[in-house]
Amino acid sequence: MRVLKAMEQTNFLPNAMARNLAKNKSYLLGVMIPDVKNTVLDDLINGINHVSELYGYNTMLSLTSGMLENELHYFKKFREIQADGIILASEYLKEDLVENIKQTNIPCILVGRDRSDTIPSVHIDNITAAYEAVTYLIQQGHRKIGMLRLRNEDIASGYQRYQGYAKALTEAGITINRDWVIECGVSVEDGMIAMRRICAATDIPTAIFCATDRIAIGAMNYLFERGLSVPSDVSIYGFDGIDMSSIIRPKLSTVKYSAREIGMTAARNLIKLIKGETMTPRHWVLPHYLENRESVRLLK
Amino acid sequence: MRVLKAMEQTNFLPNAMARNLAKNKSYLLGVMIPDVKNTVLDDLINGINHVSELYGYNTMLSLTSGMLENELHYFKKFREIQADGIILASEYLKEDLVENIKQTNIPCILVGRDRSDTIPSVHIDNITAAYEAVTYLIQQGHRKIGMLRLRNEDIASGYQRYQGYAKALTEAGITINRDWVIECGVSVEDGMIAMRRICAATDIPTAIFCATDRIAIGAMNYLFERGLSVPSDVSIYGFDGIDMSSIIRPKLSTVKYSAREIGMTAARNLIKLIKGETMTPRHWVLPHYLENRESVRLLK
DNA sequence: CAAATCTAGGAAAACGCTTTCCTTAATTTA
DNA sequence: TAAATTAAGGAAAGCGTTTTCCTAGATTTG
Repeated sequence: MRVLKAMEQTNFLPNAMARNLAKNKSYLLGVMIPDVKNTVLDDLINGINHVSELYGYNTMLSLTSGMLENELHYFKKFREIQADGIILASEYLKEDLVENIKQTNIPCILVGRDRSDTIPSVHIDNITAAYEAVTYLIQQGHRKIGMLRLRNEDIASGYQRYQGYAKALTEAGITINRDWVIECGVSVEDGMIAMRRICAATDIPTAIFCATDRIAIGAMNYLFERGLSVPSDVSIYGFDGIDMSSIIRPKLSTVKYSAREIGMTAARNLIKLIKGETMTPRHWVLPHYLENRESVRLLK
Repeated sequence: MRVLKAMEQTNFLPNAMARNLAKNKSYLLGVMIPDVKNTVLDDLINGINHVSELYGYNTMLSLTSGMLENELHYFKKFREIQADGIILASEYLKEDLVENIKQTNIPCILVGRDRSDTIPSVHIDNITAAYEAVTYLIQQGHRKIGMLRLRNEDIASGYQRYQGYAKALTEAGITINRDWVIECGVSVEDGMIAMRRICAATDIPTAIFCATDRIAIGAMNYLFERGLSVPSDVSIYGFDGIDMSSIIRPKLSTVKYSAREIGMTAARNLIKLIKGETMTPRHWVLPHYLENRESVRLLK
């Protein structure tokens, strides 16, 4: 008792390593994301950090570049360092990792996608969101609608956004023109390249739905360089609602949602899981909405 | 010996906490940055992570919002968790923290700024860079040159960039017009607001040097909304060379440097320090260069 | 072949805490 | 006041490693 007092008065700092070893608890949350740079993930991190800090947890960030080998590597590292739980933003989610997770049964939450099985998750409804965006395009009178989709079908959100696109077209009785759906990387430059491919065709679409805002910005950029105008010549629809989307001209119409909220929800529930509480629902799907701005034209 | 073999064959994972306690070494690098979102810091993180991974270190990222109390808080946390070293990107660097660092003599590297005393650092020469940019503006025929500078003089890089601006003007025999140097936050919106203040004057400058690209983008955005054209009506010069600077139209002229390189250099040298090797030089100043693009007009 | 050298493996101590157990002192109860 | 209950502080064990030290056996040397 008075020993404790004395400790406080001296500037005594407990050794967290020793404490964690004794308590068999690390107060560490592992966070795996593909990259800090390219997407909406900075908001995600912000959200995660915010609530983990609130609950006295530390976070350890690992950048996987989306590669399975890195994911496996860091998963092992997190276990070595006795992380209490893991938040996993994995676009490509290979069975190897899933197996690892199931076997070790370390608390783990999937973020940005859903496997609708044993691994809990928090994400948005990409299919519906994309469906709504493309339906909006159709309502504005567009029928020649292309898509700049993500390259790999393994990328869950990318594929789901394509599914939503396809569903909207199909429902409207429009057949998909294969020349207008282009696979594309995640950078702005990739968007430019993909847009060029679309423009190479004789018949070009009046509207393009893009899998991400960065791609959309790249596409707009290419159109500008080519002397085509958005939205007069081509309408563009983005996805993610990054802050640049409202800065560029014309302002980009896009699907918005809060990555920060996703991060906060994930961290909150991961900590629940760690404490042995139950997480309900096991799969959170957070809201999205259409932010319709200037990059889409009404076709009479 | 054969016990070790057996351990390897079973999928045995050593407990890093126990190892670290025994070895009195954590293989953890603490990283403090103001924010992931707002600047060039994502590249920094990338660089740091890259080399720390190379050397078998883990990094722990803390977001300080640039606030002293948070910096102090995380500094303490890093010590508790026995971090082997700390990389500190602190814009406002208060004496409190400096004292802490000196007293604990935990290996620590300052990033993005310089205190030219006991704490080693890696950064760029902000004064010279700003001087060169503004001199370029002058060479292009501008004499009415404003600046959107950062709000707080405590922000080292911000203040240094202002110093460079002032030096260039003074050398050219131009007196600084107080109405044209506006203090400004770090977001794109802040840039818009600051630009509006400049435009409120009767006489507006022909060129604006901005402390960061984000501010510059905000300024351009405001000018666009106001129906003024860049660079015909106002020339804009940015700082940082973020990727968006080459995407927006007109392409932004800006001071470029590699934040990733800064991060890598910092991590490399921190690890040296940890190993007890000497760091030479104690203060690295990394290169910058002018990326002159479209946002500056030649005044006849 | 005996003595000296080397080697491998086991035992024990240490890292700095938490937790459990025990002793002694303080407080309460009849 | 003696017995019973409570409180508080000290001692010891344990967490899973590394490191140091020691012993018994194998190998080399004269």
